[in-house]
Amino acid sequence: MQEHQLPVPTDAELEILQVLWGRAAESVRYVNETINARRTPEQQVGYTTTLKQMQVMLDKGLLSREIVERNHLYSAAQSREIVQSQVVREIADLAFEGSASSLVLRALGSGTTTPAELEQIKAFIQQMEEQQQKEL
Amino acid sequence: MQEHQLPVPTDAELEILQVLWGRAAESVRYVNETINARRTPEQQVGYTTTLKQMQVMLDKGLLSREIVERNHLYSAAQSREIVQSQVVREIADLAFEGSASSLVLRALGSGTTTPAELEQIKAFIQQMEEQQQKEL
DNA sequence: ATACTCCTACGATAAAAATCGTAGCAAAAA
DNA sequence: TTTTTGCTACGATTTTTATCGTAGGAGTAT
Repeated sequence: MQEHQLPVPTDAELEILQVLWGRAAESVRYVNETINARRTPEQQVGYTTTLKQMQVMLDKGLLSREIVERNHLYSAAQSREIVQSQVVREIADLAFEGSASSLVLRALGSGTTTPAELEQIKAFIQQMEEQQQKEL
Repeated sequence: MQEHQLPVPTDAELEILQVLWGRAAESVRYVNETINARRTPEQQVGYTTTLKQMQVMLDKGLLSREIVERNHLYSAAQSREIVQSQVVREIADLAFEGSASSLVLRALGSGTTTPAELEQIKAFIQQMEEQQQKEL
């Protein structure tokens, strides 16, 4: 039972969160198998590893748990949006001198962004600018 | 003496790289003091800590070293661009299901991007699209 | 020459993160 | 009822990352 300031998830924790985001509460078994399905045979991870990880995350407040007929079902306690924002800010600080916009430029420049995605991003910016207009 | 595939730098390593990028070769002393200047009094770090870190980085191939009149001067062996791209790809995988574009959207949405930066990003996208046009 | 300062080398330790092994409990199968 | 199966709890270990302490060398000052 922690009451810390919610920590930014570690790498292994993010892997678990990605499985849970957007789903209903899931069992440890499900998360473990999903993760292993995405991994090469050499880096498969044991059930108890995932279990322990998720228990720690529960304690940190990153997951929540409900018990249904003796089975434990976990779900993400923090929304994808919030956590992703934290992660972005963290690496902006760590590798981009705190500048989210230079992070964006790098992501665009070196990425494999399709024309459709570029359109989507442009539309989003458009929308932001209109919003900023209103806020004056 | 490593011959690994260049690893993505750790957090502490990125902190050091940020000091060195864009500068001529610098001493350990300089890097250490620059880092501490950016830190609170409680989290100051000793000289030998930074030294050791940089020696490890040299071994990993992240830094290069030249010896000038008995003094060791280090510089970043990998360009800012390359490393930043690696970092972006890593966290895209870790927190955005591999999608750089959804990372971008999140960075824009939750960030403190100024109107000027938005313009800059738009211009960059414009440029990319023109480029893609030519490549057909 | 002796002491003092500034540097590097490098093993050791600490702290954080990730992984696993074992024990133990309850339901289901034999 | 005994065995098997599938689950959780939790300490322990391993691995990775970060930090530091000490030794020692070369210049510089006293």
